[in-house]
Amino acid sequence: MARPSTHDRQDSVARALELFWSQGYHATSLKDIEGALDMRPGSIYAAFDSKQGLFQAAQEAYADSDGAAFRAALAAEDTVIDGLIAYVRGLAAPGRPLRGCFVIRSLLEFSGKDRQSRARSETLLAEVEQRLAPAFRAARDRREIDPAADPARLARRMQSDLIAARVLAERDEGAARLRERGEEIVAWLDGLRQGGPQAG
Amino acid sequence: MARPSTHDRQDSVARALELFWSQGYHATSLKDIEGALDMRPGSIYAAFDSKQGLFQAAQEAYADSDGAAFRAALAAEDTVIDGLIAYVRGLAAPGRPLRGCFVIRSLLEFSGKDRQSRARSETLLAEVEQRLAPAFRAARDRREIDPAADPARLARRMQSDLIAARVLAERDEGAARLRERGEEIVAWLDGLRQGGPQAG
DNA sequence: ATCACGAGTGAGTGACTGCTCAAAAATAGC
DNA sequence: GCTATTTTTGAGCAGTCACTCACTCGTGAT
Repeated sequence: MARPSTHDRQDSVARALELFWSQGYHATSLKDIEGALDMRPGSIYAAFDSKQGLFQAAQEAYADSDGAAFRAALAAEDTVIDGLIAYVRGLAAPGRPLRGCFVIRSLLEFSGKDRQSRARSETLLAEVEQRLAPAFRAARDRREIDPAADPARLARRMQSDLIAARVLAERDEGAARLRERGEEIVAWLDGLRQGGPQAG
Repeated sequence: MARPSTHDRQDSVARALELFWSQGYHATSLKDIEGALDMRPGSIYAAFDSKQGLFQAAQEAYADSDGAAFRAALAAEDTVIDGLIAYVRGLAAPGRPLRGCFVIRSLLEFSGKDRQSRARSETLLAEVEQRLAPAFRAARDRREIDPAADPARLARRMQSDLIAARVLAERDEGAARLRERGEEIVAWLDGLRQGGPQAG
């Protein structure tokens, strides 16, 4: 009945995420976006309302993809600990672009005055925060780790290490550093298994 | 022989640091800077060459101040561990503005294309990284902690926790979170003392 | 009082910002 | 082929950006 759309929304959002992730929100201009999405301003605004709207969509896509990776890793392995290890290794896998966490980057960029923009980043970070504790609780209940271990504490420790690893990944040679730190987290997770030495 | 300067450079840089720290580089306009420094563009450019130049000066000032705080904390306490504890507590002290680390914020903001701007942030982060290991080595040599402990490993663990704490401090209610995480680091440091349980 | 000279000024620069909207293009049903 | 409907286009908007420079101001020396 009408002219069909030539742009795939998912694909556009993915390209926008790529841009925002590598340059940040403020350093990315609409000219950059027009180029990356191969869309003219009118189409962009028809589809996403504003630069902020497109950014939100990108953030959403990132969170969905990361959440899916987490759940997939847990589902694919026999034990919770193996699932967590697979997830950590996946972050530093050779295939994907080696970069820090988009949510953390956004949180820091909008910290300060821009309360509204920060809100969404905070929610997403809280989601990540809240999925680790249940995983450790499950590992404990399934006797994979010391039944006396405190899941909340383990979750906080792992989150700290993950954040630090992904922050340090922003540096030069971040790829290697991310992999190093990742393997340290893996070693720590491995050490949590029943019978292994108990660490902090 | 001529008109004396009415602006104190140190004070100007301190105000600029405050601005950049709370808003980030890109989100801070020259209008903001003119207001905060109470200087007109001509004077700003005469003193700092460019917005980038002013930012560099602010970063330098931040690093100097943080380094000084670290050394002062170690010098003021009898043991290295007490010094580290004092430093950590100082980060979350009620008096200072509760915020994350300016270096990390800058590193993330300039990660991506802007190699040159990132370089300075990387150097400063490396400085922080490199002063922890010697401290732990000293603590070990002075028998404050288990002589078998690995200073490099302890340094990395503490750095991870510091980075995570200061990233999470960027959130809403970051003040409380920063203090919480700080106390966890303190507890960990305390546990390292000879006779205490060995962790992480 | 005059003068030389560095410090400070702020209107103005071109370039770029995010964004709008009237027109053009591309389809499906008839 | 025509029309109705929707998408895409891109020149152009007002506003802001980082920055410049011809100028004024305030001073110490004479």
